[in-house]
Amino acid sequence: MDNLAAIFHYASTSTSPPAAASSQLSLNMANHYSHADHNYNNRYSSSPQSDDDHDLRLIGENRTGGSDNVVVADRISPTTNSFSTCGGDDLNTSTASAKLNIRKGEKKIRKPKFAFQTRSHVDILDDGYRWRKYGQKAVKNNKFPRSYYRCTQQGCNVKKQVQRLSKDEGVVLTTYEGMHTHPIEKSTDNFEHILTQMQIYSSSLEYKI
DNA sequence: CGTATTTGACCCGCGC
DNA sequence: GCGCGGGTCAAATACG
Repeated sequence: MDNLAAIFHYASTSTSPPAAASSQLSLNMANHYSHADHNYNNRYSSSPQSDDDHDLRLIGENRTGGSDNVVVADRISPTTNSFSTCGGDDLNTSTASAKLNIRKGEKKIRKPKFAFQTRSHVDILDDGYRWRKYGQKAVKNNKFPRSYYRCTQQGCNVKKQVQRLSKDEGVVLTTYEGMHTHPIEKSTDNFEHILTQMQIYSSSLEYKI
Protein backbone atom coordinates (compact mmCIF):
# COMPACT_ATOMS: atom_id res chain seq x y z
CA MET A 1 0.00 0.00 0.00
CA ASP A 2 2.90 2.31 -0.58
CA ASN A 3 1.10 4.05 -3.36
CA LEU A 4 -1.92 4.68 -1.21
CA ALA A 5 0.33 6.24 1.35
CA ALA A 6 1.82 8.32 -1.39
CA ILE A 7 -1.62 9.60 -2.30
CA PHE A 8 -2.32 10.47 1.29
CA HIS A 9 0.90 12.39 1.55
CA TYR A 10 0.39 14.06 -1.78
CA ALA A 11 -3.10 15.18 -0.96
CA SER A 12 -2.25 16.36 2.50
CA THR A 13 0.48 18.56 1.19
CA SER A 14 -1.63 20.12 -1.49
CA THR A 15 -2.01 23.85 -1.40
CA SER A 16 -5.76 23.90 -1.05
CA PRO A 17 -6.78 25.50 2.22
CA PRO A 18 -7.42 24.53 4.86
CA ALA A 19 -4.66 22.01 5.14
CA ALA A 20 -6.37 20.16 7.96
CA ALA A 21 -9.53 19.59 5.96
CA SER A 22 -7.53 18.46 3.00
CA SER A 23 -5.68 16.01 5.14
CA GLN A 24 -8.87 14.62 6.56
CA LEU A 25 -10.36 14.33 3.13
CA SER A 26 -7.45 12.39 1.86
CA LEU A 27 -7.75 10.12 4.83
CA ASN A 28 -11.32 9.58 3.82
CA MET A 29 -10.13 8.70 0.39
CA ALA A 30 -7.74 6.15 1.73
CA ASN A 31 -10.63 4.61 3.59
CA HIS A 32 -12.72 4.67 0.47
CA TYR A 33 -10.35 2.68 -1.55
CA SER A 34 -9.43 0.33 1.16
CA HIS A 35 -13.04 -0.67 1.06
CA ALA A 36 -13.11 -0.75 -2.68
CA ASP A 37 -10.14 -3.02 -2.72
CA HIS A 38 -11.63 -5.37 -0.23
CA ASN A 39 -15.01 -5.65 -1.79
CA TYR A 40 -13.67 -5.87 -5.27
CA ASN A 41 -11.40 -8.72 -4.42
CA ASN A 42 -14.16 -10.48 -2.58
CA ARG A 43 -16.48 -10.11 -5.49
CA TYR A 44 -14.09 -11.43 -8.08
CA SER A 45 -11.98 -13.80 -6.09
CA SER A 46 -13.49 -16.71 -7.98
CA SER A 47 -12.70 -15.21 -11.33
CA PRO A 48 -10.20 -17.19 -13.38
CA GLN A 49 -8.61 -13.99 -14.55
CA SER A 50 -5.58 -13.02 -12.60
CA ASP A 51 -5.51 -9.30 -13.19
CA ASP A 52 -7.32 -8.57 -9.98
CA ASP A 53 -4.11 -7.72 -8.24
CA HIS A 54 -4.46 -4.00 -8.46
CA ASP A 55 -2.15 -1.23 -7.67
CA LEU A 56 -3.20 2.29 -6.97
CA ARG A 57 -1.00 4.78 -8.69
CA LEU A 58 -0.93 8.50 -8.40
CA ILE A 59 -0.57 9.86 -11.89
CA GLY A 60 -0.75 13.56 -11.31
CA GLU A 61 -2.66 16.51 -10.11
CA ASN A 62 -5.04 18.37 -12.33
CA ARG A 63 -5.31 21.91 -11.18
CA THR A 64 -7.61 24.33 -12.89
CA GLY A 65 -8.46 27.77 -11.69
CA GLY A 66 -7.76 29.07 -8.25
CA SER A 67 -8.31 26.41 -5.65
CA ASP A 68 -9.87 23.63 -7.63
CA ASN A 69 -7.45 20.81 -7.73
CA VAL A 70 -7.88 17.18 -8.55
CA VAL A 71 -5.60 14.47 -7.41
CA VAL A 72 -5.61 11.86 -10.06
CA ALA A 73 -4.65 8.36 -9.19
CA ASP A 74 -4.51 5.27 -11.26
CA ARG A 75 -5.19 1.72 -10.27
CA ILE A 76 -3.33 -0.58 -12.58
CA SER A 77 -2.66 -4.20 -13.05
CA PRO A 78 1.01 -4.91 -12.39
CA THR A 79 0.81 -8.11 -14.38
CA THR A 80 -0.38 -6.51 -17.57
CA ASN A 81 0.86 -3.03 -16.78
CA SER A 82 -1.81 -1.87 -19.15
CA PHE A 83 -3.14 1.25 -17.58
CA SER A 84 -3.93 4.27 -19.62
CA THR A 85 -2.96 7.74 -18.61
CA CYS A 86 -5.85 9.46 -20.26
CA GLY A 87 -7.24 10.86 -17.05
CA GLY A 88 -6.23 14.34 -17.94
CA ASP A 89 -8.04 14.21 -21.23
CA ASP A 90 -11.24 12.65 -20.07
CA LEU A 91 -11.54 14.43 -16.79
CA ASN A 92 -12.70 17.85 -17.74
CA THR A 93 -12.36 19.88 -14.60
CA SER A 94 -12.52 23.28 -16.20
CA THR A 95 -16.27 23.27 -16.06
CA ALA A 96 -16.83 20.46 -13.63
CA SER A 97 -16.98 22.84 -10.72
CA ALA A 98 -18.50 25.71 -12.61
CA LYS A 99 -21.88 25.07 -11.05
CA LEU A 100 -20.61 25.79 -7.56
CA ASN A 101 -22.80 28.79 -7.07
CA ILE A 102 -21.66 31.96 -5.46
CA ARG A 103 -24.14 33.91 -3.44
CA LYS A 104 -23.83 37.66 -3.05
CA GLY A 105 -20.69 38.61 -1.29
CA GLU A 106 -19.45 35.06 -1.08
CA LYS A 107 -16.20 34.17 -2.63
CA LYS A 108 -16.10 31.31 -5.04
CA ILE A 109 -14.88 28.33 -3.10
CA ARG A 110 -14.12 25.21 -5.02
CA LYS A 111 -13.87 22.01 -3.11
CA PRO A 112 -10.86 19.86 -3.83
CA LYS A 113 -11.56 16.85 -5.94
CA PHE A 114 -9.85 13.53 -5.98
CA ALA A 115 -10.00 11.28 -8.97
CA PHE A 116 -9.03 7.64 -9.17
CA GLN A 117 -8.78 5.33 -12.08
CA THR A 118 -9.79 1.81 -11.23
CA ARG A 119 -9.47 -1.15 -13.50
CA SER A 120 -12.75 -2.89 -12.90
CA HIS A 121 -15.53 -4.68 -14.69
CA VAL A 122 -18.15 -2.95 -12.61
CA ASP A 123 -18.86 0.76 -12.56
CA ILE A 124 -20.02 0.97 -8.99
CA LEU A 125 -17.32 0.17 -6.51
CA ASP A 126 -18.52 -0.42 -3.00
CA ASP A 127 -16.66 2.12 -0.92
CA GLY A 128 -18.70 1.67 2.22
CA TYR A 129 -20.89 4.74 1.87
CA ARG A 130 -24.44 4.89 0.56
CA TRP A 131 -24.90 6.97 -2.57
CA ARG A 132 -27.97 8.23 -4.35
CA LYS A 133 -27.73 8.80 -8.05
CA TYR A 134 -28.99 12.22 -9.08
CA GLY A 135 -27.93 12.52 -12.66
CA GLN A 136 -26.34 11.03 -15.70
CA LYS A 137 -24.86 12.82 -18.65
CA ALA A 138 -23.33 11.84 -21.92
CA VAL A 139 -19.69 12.85 -22.06
CA LYS A 140 -18.11 14.27 -25.15
CA ASN A 141 -15.61 11.99 -26.86
CA ASN A 142 -16.74 9.15 -24.66
CA LYS A 143 -19.31 6.54 -25.52
CA PHE A 144 -20.00 5.89 -21.85
CA PRO A 145 -22.11 8.24 -19.76
CA ARG A 146 -20.98 9.90 -16.56
CA SER A 147 -23.03 9.23 -13.46
CA TYR A 148 -23.45 11.67 -10.60
CA TYR A 149 -23.94 10.49 -7.03
CA ARG A 150 -24.53 12.21 -3.72
CA CYS A 151 -23.96 10.76 -0.28
CA THR A 152 -27.33 9.87 1.22
CA GLN A 153 -26.35 10.87 4.73
CA GLN A 154 -28.21 13.97 5.80
CA GLY A 155 -25.95 16.96 6.03
CA CYS A 156 -23.17 15.21 4.20
CA ASN A 157 -22.64 16.93 0.91
CA VAL A 158 -20.07 14.62 -0.61
CA LYS A 159 -20.48 13.98 -4.30
CA LYS A 160 -18.86 11.62 -6.68
CA GLN A 161 -18.79 11.10 -10.42
CA VAL A 162 -18.26 7.76 -12.06
CA GLN A 163 -17.39 7.31 -15.68
CA ARG A 164 -15.86 4.61 -17.80
CA LEU A 165 -13.17 5.63 -20.23
CA SER A 166 -13.88 4.97 -23.86
CA LYS A 167 -10.17 4.77 -24.54
CA ASP A 168 -9.90 1.85 -22.19
CA GLU A 169 -13.20 0.22 -21.35
CA GLY A 170 -11.68 -1.59 -18.44
CA VAL A 171 -10.92 1.60 -16.57
CA VAL A 172 -13.43 3.36 -14.36
CA LEU A 173 -12.71 6.92 -13.34
CA THR A 174 -14.20 7.95 -10.02
CA THR A 175 -14.06 11.55 -8.86
CA TYR A 176 -14.84 12.46 -5.26
CA GLU A 177 -15.75 15.95 -4.15
CA GLY A 178 -16.12 17.01 -0.55
CA MET A 179 -15.57 15.41 2.79
CA HIS A 180 -17.78 12.97 4.64
CA THR A 181 -19.11 14.37 7.89
CA HIS A 182 -20.02 10.99 9.31
CA PRO A 183 -18.45 7.59 9.84
CA ILE A 184 -18.62 4.92 7.21
CA GLU A 185 -21.94 3.11 7.10
CA LYS A 186 -20.92 -0.46 6.72
CA SER A 187 -19.24 -1.53 9.89
CA THR A 188 -18.83 -5.26 9.48
CA ASP A 189 -16.79 -7.33 7.14
CA ASN A 190 -14.97 -4.54 5.49
CA PHE A 191 -11.39 -3.64 5.16
CA GLU A 192 -11.52 -0.86 7.69
CA HIS A 193 -12.87 -3.32 10.22
CA ILE A 194 -10.04 -5.69 9.43
CA LEU A 195 -7.55 -2.84 9.63
CA THR A 196 -8.91 -1.81 13.00
CA GLN A 197 -8.58 -5.33 14.24
CA MET A 198 -5.05 -5.48 12.91
CA GLN A 199 -4.20 -2.27 14.68
CA ILE A 200 -5.67 -3.54 17.92
CA TYR A 201 -3.79 -6.75 17.53
CA SER A 202 -0.50 -5.05 16.72
CA SER A 203 -0.86 -2.58 19.57
CA SER A 204 -1.54 -5.40 21.98
CA LEU A 205 1.56 -7.11 20.71
CA GLU A 206 3.54 -3.98 21.36
CA TYR A 207 2.08 -3.86 24.80
CA LYS A 208 3.19 -7.41 25.45
CA ILE A 209 6.63 -6.70 24.15
C1' DC B 1 -45.67 2.44 0.27
C1' DG B 2 -41.21 4.36 0.96
C1' DT B 3 -36.94 4.77 -1.37
C1' DA B 4 -33.88 4.76 -5.24
C1' DT B 5 -33.21 5.46 -10.16
C1' DT B 6 -34.13 7.38 -14.66
C1' DT B 7 -34.22 11.04 -17.74
C1' DG B 8 -35.50 15.31 -19.99
C1' DA B 9 -35.40 20.07 -18.79
C1' DC B 10 -33.03 23.65 -17.02
C1' DC B 11 -29.08 26.47 -15.46
C1' DC B 12 -24.51 28.24 -15.76
C1' DG B 13 -19.87 29.28 -17.46
C1' DC B 14 -17.02 29.64 -21.29
C1' DG B 15 -15.35 30.25 -25.99
C1' DC B 16 -16.26 32.10 -30.38
C1' DG C 1 -25.44 36.92 -28.17
C1' DC C 2 -25.35 32.18 -29.13
C1' DG C 3 -24.17 27.48 -28.91
C1' DC C 4 -21.92 23.92 -26.44
C1' DG C 5 -20.74 21.10 -22.63
C1' DG C 6 -21.02 20.01 -17.87
C1' DG C 7 -23.75 19.82 -13.63
C1' DT C 8 -28.23 19.70 -11.15
C1' DC C 9 -33.20 19.40 -10.50
C1' DA C 10 -37.35 17.08 -10.16
C1' DA C 11 -41.29 14.49 -11.96
C1' DA C 12 -42.04 10.02 -13.44
C1' DT C 13 -40.95 5.45 -12.95
C1' DA C 14 -39.02 1.24 -10.99
C1' DC C 15 -38.02 -1.53 -7.23
C1' DG C 16 -38.03 -4.08 -2.78
